[in-house]
Amino acid sequence: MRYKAGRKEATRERIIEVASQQFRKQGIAATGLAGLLKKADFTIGAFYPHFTSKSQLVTEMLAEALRLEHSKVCQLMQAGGGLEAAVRMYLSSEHMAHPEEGCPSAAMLPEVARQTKASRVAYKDGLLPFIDMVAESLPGDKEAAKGLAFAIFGLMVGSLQIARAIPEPALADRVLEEGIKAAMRLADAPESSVATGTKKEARGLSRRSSPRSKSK
Amino acid sequence: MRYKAGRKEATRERIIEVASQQFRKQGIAATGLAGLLKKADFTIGAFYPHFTSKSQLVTEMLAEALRLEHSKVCQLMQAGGGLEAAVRMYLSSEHMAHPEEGCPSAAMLPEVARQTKASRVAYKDGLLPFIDMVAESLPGDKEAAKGLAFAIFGLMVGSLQIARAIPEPALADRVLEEGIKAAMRLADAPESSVATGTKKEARGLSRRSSPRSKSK
Amino acid sequence: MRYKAGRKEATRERIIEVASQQFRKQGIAATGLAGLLKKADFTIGAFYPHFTSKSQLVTEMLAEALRLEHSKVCQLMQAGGGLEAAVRMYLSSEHMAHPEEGCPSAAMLPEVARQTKASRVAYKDGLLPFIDMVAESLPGDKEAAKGLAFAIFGLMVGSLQIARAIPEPALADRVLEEGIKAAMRLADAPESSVATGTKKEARGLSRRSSPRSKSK
Amino acid sequence: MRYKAGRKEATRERIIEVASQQFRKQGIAATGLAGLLKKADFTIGAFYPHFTSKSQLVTEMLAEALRLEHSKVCQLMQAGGGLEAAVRMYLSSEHMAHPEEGCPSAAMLPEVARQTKASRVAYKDGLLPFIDMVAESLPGDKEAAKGLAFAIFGLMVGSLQIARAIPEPALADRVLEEGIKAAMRLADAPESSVATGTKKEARGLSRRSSPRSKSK
DNA sequence: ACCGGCGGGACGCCCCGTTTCT
DNA sequence: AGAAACGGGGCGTCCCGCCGGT
Repeated sequence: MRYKAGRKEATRERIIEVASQQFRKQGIAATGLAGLLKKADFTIGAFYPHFTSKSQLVTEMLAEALRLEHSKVCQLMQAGGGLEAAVRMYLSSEHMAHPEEGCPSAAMLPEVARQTKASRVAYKDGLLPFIDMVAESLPGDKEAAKGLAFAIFGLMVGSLQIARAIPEPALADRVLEEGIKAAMRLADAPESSVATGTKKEARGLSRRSSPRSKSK
Repeated sequence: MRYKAGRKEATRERIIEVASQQFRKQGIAATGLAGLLKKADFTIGAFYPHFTSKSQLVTEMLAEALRLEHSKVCQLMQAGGGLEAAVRMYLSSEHMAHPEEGCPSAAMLPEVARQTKASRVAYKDGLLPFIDMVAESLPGDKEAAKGLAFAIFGLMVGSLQIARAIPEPALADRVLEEGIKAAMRLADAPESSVATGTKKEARGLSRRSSPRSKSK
Repeated sequence: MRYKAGRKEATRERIIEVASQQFRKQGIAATGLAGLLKKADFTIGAFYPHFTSKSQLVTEMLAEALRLEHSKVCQLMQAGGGLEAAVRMYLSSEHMAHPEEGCPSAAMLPEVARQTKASRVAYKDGLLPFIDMVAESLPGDKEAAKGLAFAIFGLMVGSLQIARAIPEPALADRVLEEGIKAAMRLADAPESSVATGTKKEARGLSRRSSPRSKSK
Repeated sequence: MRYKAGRKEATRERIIEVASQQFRKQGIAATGLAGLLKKADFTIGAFYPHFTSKSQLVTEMLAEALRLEHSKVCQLMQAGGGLEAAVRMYLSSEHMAHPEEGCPSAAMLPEVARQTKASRVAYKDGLLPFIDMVAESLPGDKEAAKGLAFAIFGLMVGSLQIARAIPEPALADRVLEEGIKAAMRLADAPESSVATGTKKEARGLSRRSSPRSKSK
C-alpha cells in the first residue's frame, strides 16, 4: 500500500477526536464539517473516505467520547478517591468551564436524543459500562446499585448543565455544590435507608459522610 | 394601536409559542426561522416586525417557556399531589415522549449554555421562581431547601434527558423510575439527617407523600 | 382636511430630501426605503401615500436634486466668480469628500442610466437648464457654447468620480487639480482656438486665467 | 494541482469574466451572486472555493477589467490610430450602447468609490498604467502629460456616462461628439497652446482635428 | 486508496419593496 | 400615516458527491 500502515486509522482517529471536542463545545447541529476538518488540519476531502455521513461521525464520536470519559472516571475512582472523587471532579468549576473536554452527556444529551437510532444505540452502549462501573462502587444488590447509579449520573448531568447555563458564577457554583452534596447523600444511603439502614459502605464514598448516615 | 387591538401581540405570542415547541423538539440551532414561521401560518416577513433577530426570539421564548412550565408544575403541586406528583409527572413516559410540550430545561439546556448572555439571563430569571416554588415544598430552612431543590431539579432534568436518549424503551423507563425514587429520597431525607435527625416530613413528599397534604 | 394644509407637501419634500442624500451617499440600489424613511423620522407607512414605488421616488428625487444643484451653481457664478469659481468648487476636496451634498451626476450617473425611462427623462430635463446656464458663460455661438458646456461638465463629473474612487489622497487631489486646469483651458480657448484665435473672453472665466498661458 | 491543470483557473476566470459583464451592466450592488453564477453556468457552490466574499470578487474583477480595457485601448492606439482613434472608439455609440463590454470606469466609478479599500486600491493600480499609456501619446514633459491624461480620461468617462443616462439618442450622440472634440482639443493643444502655438503634433492626434471644428 | 478540493444546490438569517389593514 | 405581513432575494455556509493526483 502507498501509505504508511496505520495512517488511515490515525486520520480517522484525529477526525473523531476533533469532532468530539467541537461537538461538545458548539453542539452537533451548529458544527460544520468543513470547519471541523480544518481544525484537524485536513480538508473535507479527508472526511468521506472515513465516514459516509455526518451522522455516522456522530455515532462513532459518541462511542469514542464515552469510552474516554469512562476510562477517565475509572482511573480517578481507582486512584483511591472512590465515587466521591469522581463526583467532585464532575461537578467542579473546571469541568463546568470546559465542556469540550468534559462529559459528552452533559454537553450533548438533548441533541443525542434527536440523532439517528444508530447514534443513540452507540450512546446507550457507551453509557452502560460506565453506569456499571459506578454501580460497583455502590452498596446494595447489583440491580439496585445500577438503578442508583443511573440516578446519581442523572443528577450530575443535570446539575452540570444547569450550572453551565447560569450566567452568574456564584449561583452556578452553588448549583455544583448542592449537586455534590445530593449525589453523596444518594450514594451513601441507598434505597434501604429506612428498612435496613445497615449496609451502606459505598465503597469509596462515605468517608466524609460515613459517621452520620442520617437514617438513624 | 393601528391594527385591531391585540393583533400584534397575538402574532408575537403565536410565534413564540411555535418557537418554543420547535426549539424543544428539534433544537435551537437546528430550527430555521422560515420553517418555524410557516408552522405558525406566517411567512418570514412576519418575523422581523416582532423580533430583531433569532437570538432575541430565543431569549423571549425561554422566558415564556419557563413561565409556562412553572405554572404547570405549580398547578400540579397545588392540586394536592405535592412534590411527588410533580416528580412523577416530570419523569413520566408521556413527558419523555413529548419534549415539544415538556420542560425547556430538559430539552435545551446545553444549547441554552451556548446562547447570548441575555438569553442565559432570561433562563436564570425564569428558573429561580420555579426553584423557589419547589423549595417551599421541602423541609429545612429556606436556603437549604433551595439548594436541595436545585439538586432535585438537576436530577430530574438529567434523568429525563438520559431516558430520552436511550433507544430501548424498557431501559428508558427504568431510568425514569430510578429518577423518581432518588428524587423522593432526596426530598424525604434532607441534609438535616444528622443535625436534627427529627421531623423531616418533606411537606408533601415523604414516604410516598403519605398522610398529609402539604401545599400551603 | 385633517392635516394642516401643506403638511402632506412637507412630508413629501422631506422624503425626497433625505432620499437625495442617501442615494448619493450609498447608491440607489444599495439604499433601502425603510432606512431612508427612518432617517426622515417616518416609517414606511409614510411612503406609499406619496409615491407609488421606489422608482418614482428616484425620478422625483433626480428632478429635485438637479434643481438644487443648478441653483447652487447658479448662485455661485452670479456671485461674481463666474465659471471658474464653479469649477473650482466642483473639483474641490470638500465636494469630493461629501457626495451626499454634492452633484447628483457625479454620485449616481451610471445608476441613473439603469433607471426607468421616466427617471432618465427627469435627469435630462434637470440637466439641460444647468448646461444652458453654463453655456451662457461661455463664448461663441449658442450651440457651440452648449456643446462645450457638455464637455466641460463631463470633464468635471468624470474627474470628481475618479478622485473619489482613488484611495490615495495626494493622487486624488492631483486629479482634481488637473481637472480644473483642463476645464479652464476648454472654457478659455473654445473651438476657435486655431481658426479665429480672437475673442474668447469666456464671460466669467478667464479673469484669473486670462493673461496667462502660464507656460510661456 | 489536482484537477486537470488549469481547470480551477478556468472556472475562476470565467466567474470573473461574467462578473465584470454583469457588474458593468447592472451595477455591483444590484447584481446577485446567484444570478451571476448561473449566467456562468455554475451554481453558487462554485463561488466560495474561489472567493471569500463578493467584495473580493469585486476587487479581482476590477483588476482584471481594467487590465483588459487597458490592453484593448493599447492595441487600438498602437494599430495606428493614436489617441484620437481611442477617443473616437471610447465616445462611440457602440461603446455607449454596450456598457457590459465597455470601460469599467464609465460603468461603475461611483460604486467603486463605495467599495472596500482593497477594491479601490485595485482600481487605482489598474488605472495608473492606463493613464501612463495615454500620457505617452501626449506632448510635453512626462508629469504634465500624465496630468493631462487624467483630465482627458475624466472627460471621456463623464461624457460617456452622461450620454448613457440621456434617453434621447440624438442628444446623447451630441454629447459624445462634443466630448470627442474637447478631448482632441485638450490633447492637441496642451497648456502651451498659445505660447508656442506651433508644435502640437500630439503624436497621432491633431491631423484630422487641426484645421477646424469638424463636427458635422 | 487517501486525501484535496471543486462544485451542486438547499437552506441559514436577514432585509427588501410592496400591499393591506387600521 | 403607521405598522404588520408577504414573499422573494441578498450573501454566506451547509452537507455531500465526485474527480483526480499522489
